[in-house]
Amino acid sequence: MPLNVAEILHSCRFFAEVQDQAFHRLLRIARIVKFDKGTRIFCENQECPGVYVVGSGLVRVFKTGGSGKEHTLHMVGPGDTFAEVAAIGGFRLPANAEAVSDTECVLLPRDLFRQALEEDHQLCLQMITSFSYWVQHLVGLMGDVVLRDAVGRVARYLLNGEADENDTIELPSLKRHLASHLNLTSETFSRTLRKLVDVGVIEELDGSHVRVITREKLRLIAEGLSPKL
Amino acid sequence: MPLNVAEILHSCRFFAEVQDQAFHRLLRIARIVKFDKGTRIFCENQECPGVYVVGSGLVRVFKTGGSGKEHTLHMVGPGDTFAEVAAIGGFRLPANAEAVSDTECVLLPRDLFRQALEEDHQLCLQMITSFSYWVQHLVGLMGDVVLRDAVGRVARYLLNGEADENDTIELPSLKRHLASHLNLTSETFSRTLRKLVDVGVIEELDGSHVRVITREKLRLIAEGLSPKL
DNA sequence: GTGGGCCCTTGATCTGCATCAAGGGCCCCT
DNA sequence: AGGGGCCCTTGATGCAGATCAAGGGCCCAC
Repeated sequence: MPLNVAEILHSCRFFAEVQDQAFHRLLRIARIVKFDKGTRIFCENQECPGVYVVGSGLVRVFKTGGSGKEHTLHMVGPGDTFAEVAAIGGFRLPANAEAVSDTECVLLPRDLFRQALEEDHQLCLQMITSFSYWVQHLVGLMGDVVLRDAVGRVARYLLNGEADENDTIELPSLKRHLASHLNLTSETFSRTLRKLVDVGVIEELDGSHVRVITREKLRLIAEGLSPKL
Repeated sequence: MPLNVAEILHSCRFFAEVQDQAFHRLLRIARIVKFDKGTRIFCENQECPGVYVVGSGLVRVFKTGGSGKEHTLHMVGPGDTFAEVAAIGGFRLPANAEAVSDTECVLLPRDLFRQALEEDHQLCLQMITSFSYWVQHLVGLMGDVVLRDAVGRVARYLLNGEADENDTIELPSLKRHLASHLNLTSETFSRTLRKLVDVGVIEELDGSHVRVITREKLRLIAEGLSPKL
């Protein structure tokens, strides 16, 4: 039972508040695109086809470097957008995207979307919000990668991930992807998680669920204030 | 002979195209702020006072981490803006700023500026451009720091810096700051530059000027395709 | 049920860059 | 002209995390 365009757009906070006429204009230019698990959606340096809004599934946005190393910038799930920045800024795509699971997106073609933006002030304000989120995210990530050590980065990731009522955090499907997001190898990530378990600040419930036992200690570790592990 | 507000705003590409009424509104809310060389303009985590537009001087935007390590995100010169993102996004400042030399800025107070943004579509579009530039910059920086080694980062910096007709590039006043931008210590930066001189792809003219001899080789090195140095 | 992949873990070793330490150049201030 | 900072350079050493290597669990296809 596939989702329809309007549902997907409404599920995204940046389009949820766009009203009547402008919304219908978006509906008119939008089209649905689907990707099987594992397929590449686009590659770095290509022309940007437009703004993607995820309806279902999961997308990984990442950069690649020489010798095949990858760096995961962002995991994009239902209700989120990607490629907005290149679409609006009018430059080539700065990263790759691939479907982590079977994925359905709405694509708002670049030029038509830019027209819509020119003409609709509310939409414009929404996109600014989206962009400032991105900048904040990137500056934070940058700070993490550059200023913290491995334990610090993992600790901060755990603190920032949204936990349910039991302080349980769900890790991404592949730990390898999380590791590359934190600029670690999966080996180091594995070892680091173990250290945190050993000192008793977290426990592993199963392969993809971790429970935080002491948020306070974890915070100290994240800030590098805790004695070496 | 100090600059006046209108001159400074006009020197900034994001405000140069703002017209009559909206421009005068900006003029009304703007005020001039001055900082002596070496003084802190704001600190991470403070409330954002507003959007700064540099009129003269030079500002360094950087993050700090435990044990005093710094990471330079951006050098901001005349005609550029900083703190726009936090001002508009409405969150706390994600980084610090300091005056590298005596500096004069226009400050557009946050709340008044946001009002202006709400009401002026053209300004809004301009700010989106500014933001997409930032995102692009950060994604690029992120890729550099994470995916390239020391030589690669320095090489790419030299390739991207704007060169004059003799392929000469001016380095920032303090190499230390450049090093921290590239996530290197100044020692490693120094050694890396030397390596590039030794293999003959660049030459040092004086302490702060470097000439690129072979752009092609430099590009290979930046991409990590060149045999180890 | 069983075989083969993929993924994660754990151990052993290697290495790029940081850190520590020392010296030299340049500029400004007296 | 002399002296004291600051900055850059260069050398020696150390370490966090990468890389290499091996084993084990889980899931799916057959």
